[in-house]
Formats: sequence, structure tokens, C-alpha cells
Amino acid sequence: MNHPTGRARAGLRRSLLSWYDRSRRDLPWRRDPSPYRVVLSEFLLQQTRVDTVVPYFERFVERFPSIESLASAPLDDVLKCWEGLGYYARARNLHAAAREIVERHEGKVPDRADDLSNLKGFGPYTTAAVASIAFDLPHAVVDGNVIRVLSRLCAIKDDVARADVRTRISEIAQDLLDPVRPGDANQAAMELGATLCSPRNPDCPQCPIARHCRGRKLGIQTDLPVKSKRGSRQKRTEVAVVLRRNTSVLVAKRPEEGLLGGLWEFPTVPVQSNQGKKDWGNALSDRTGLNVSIEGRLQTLHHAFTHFELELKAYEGQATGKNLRPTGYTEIRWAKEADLDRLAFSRVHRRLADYIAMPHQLELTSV
DNA sequence: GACCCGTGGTT
DNA sequence: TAACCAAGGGT
Repeated sequence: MNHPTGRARAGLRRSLLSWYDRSRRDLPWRRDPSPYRVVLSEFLLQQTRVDTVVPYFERFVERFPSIESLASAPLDDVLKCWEGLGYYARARNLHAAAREIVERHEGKVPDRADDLSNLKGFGPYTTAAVASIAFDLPHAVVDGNVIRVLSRLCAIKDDVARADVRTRISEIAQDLLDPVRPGDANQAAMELGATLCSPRNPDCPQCPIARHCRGRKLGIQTDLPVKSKRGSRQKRTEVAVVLRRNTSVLVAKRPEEGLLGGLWEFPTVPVQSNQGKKDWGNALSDRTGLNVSIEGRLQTLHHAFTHFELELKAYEGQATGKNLRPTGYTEIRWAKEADLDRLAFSRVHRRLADYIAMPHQLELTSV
């Protein structure tokens, strides 16, 4: 054992919970931690900061006040509420989980970890989080915060990407978890990582468990956790076309699987080198079923994804032909400009939509 | 186990 | 400023 045991472990639990009771943030899902609100918050929080999530959470509970209302809603409505948050598979998973809960669990969030982990989108973290926070079950969470806190606390110098190291961290987390208040203990560990035990500049003097921290004792806390480095991002270029017909604009819906699944966008094709407007027009004709020609350039937008950087060249175009035949899209339609707000777009295409609506106002601030 | 999947804040 | 990284899960 190289982590606190016996009396030290009891003291650590007490110090951490005491600090949490003293300084925990006032978050909307903590005011009324009903199972549904906990589930919703945990899906929103996957890989996403608390400050970003709060307004989304408020909108979700307003729009979908219950599991039933979420389950009975069209997926498009859930995606619209999720618009701009990223990792859109979470919205699909949340929707699917809500339907499973209604169909297989009588509308009640299951109060056993086994049942929770069988729901769509419930991995090890979310299962433990809901079990502990909503039902006071003693399952330790392991998220990015916990990995950082525990790797420092126990001076773990091995690469935390290794499976055996992850297993060890999970075991430590479980052993240190306060069995009386597991939900608060889990949130305390995450809150510590999110506020004091930060990646670059941990505030050790304020840390309630600094006394127990081997990483700090060795002076290596800022070197932990040890992570293998990510590769550099590749660059992609795409062309999007804005096609108008009277007061409508042509928009298309991306396939449910994969990047930005289920979101709407202006018809877009990847750009290869040595291509010109004629090639883009042909490619966009294939995608839409119309005869598309590219005309004046509107704007070039840049957007950073996790694994690549996108340069999106937006053009105006002309289209002839009647029959819409989407290729690589699940749906394609002429939408009134006023109705673009009703559809869920990715960030880049939402920016383009806003530009179309009010070109003069956004021209000055656009990248 | 490696890779895919968004977006925005921070340093 | 480019890189890191966040209450991860699916394949």
C-alpha cells in the first residue's frame, strides 16, 4: 500500500469532506439532486467544464422537465437543445437512455450500478457518478480530476494512459471513498481537482489534503500526472455553398453516426488540391441532386476540432433542377431563413447561418 | 488498445 | 501561441 490507510485514510476523508462542505460551488443540479437531474448533469459534464454546462442544464430542465418528456421528444429537439456543446453522440446517448429507462425501468432511473451501466452512454464514470450522487451507493468515480488528484497524492509517476495504472488509480479511489457519504466524497475529489489541484498551478497551501500528498512532499506535483503526448492536428479544407431560392436556403442533415452526427449544415464537400469552382460545383451537385455552380465567395471560417483544424470556405452559388437527392446526407431541404434558428447546426455552420442573416453585423467580428 | 468524437478556456 | 485539457463513451 502506498496510499493512505488506517488513521491517515480516515483523516483524509474527513478533511476532504469538511473542505467540500465549507467551499463547494452552488451548482443547479446540487440544489435538487433528483436522479433525473443527476443523470442529465452527468451527461452534460462529460469532457465539459462546469461553467459551460450550467446554462445548458438550465435550458434542458426547462425544456425537458422529466425523463418522460425527454424520452417522448424527437431526437432533433434534443440535438437543438444540445447545439454548440459538442460531442453530439452524448445527446443521442442521453435520449436513448431516457427511452430505455421509460421502457424497461418504468420511468425510474435504476438504483443499481449493474442496471445503470447497461444504459446507453453510461460508462464506468457516469455509472459511478449517478450511483453515488443520486443513490448514495459506494462507487468511486475516476475522471480527469480524480486521476490528477490521486496521481499527485500517491506520487504515481507511471503514464496514466496505461491500463494497469488506471486500474491502480481506480482501486485507490475506491479504497479512499468515504462509505457514509460517497456522493459528496466523489464530488469533493472532483471539485478539488477542478478548483485547487489544477493542472498547471495547484494551490497546495489551500489544499485540505496537502498534508497527505506525497507528490507535494517530493516537490513533483506539477509534473503529475504523467501523460503521453498527443500528435499534432491535421488540416482539412472544405467548401460550403449557400444556395438561395426565394426566401429559402438549402440545408442538409448529416448522418446520425460520426462527426457532428444528426446536425444540419449548408451543403459541404471536402476540398482536394488542384480543384477549382467547377470541381466543387460538380461535387456539390452529386451531394444535393441539383445542378450547382459556385459563384462569389462569402467568407472563410476556421475551426479547431480535437483531431483536425478545419478551414471552411463559404461561397454563394446557383442551383438549377427540382429533385433533391441527398448523397451522404440523410435529408436535404429548402428552409426559410427565419427557420434556420429551429435547426441544430454545428458551431461553424451556425456562424455561417448568422452571417447570412446579418452579414454586416458579423462581418466586422468574424475571423 | 487506439482512435474517433466538439468546443472553449487557460497558460 | 500552440498546446493542453476538461465531471468520457463507443467502437
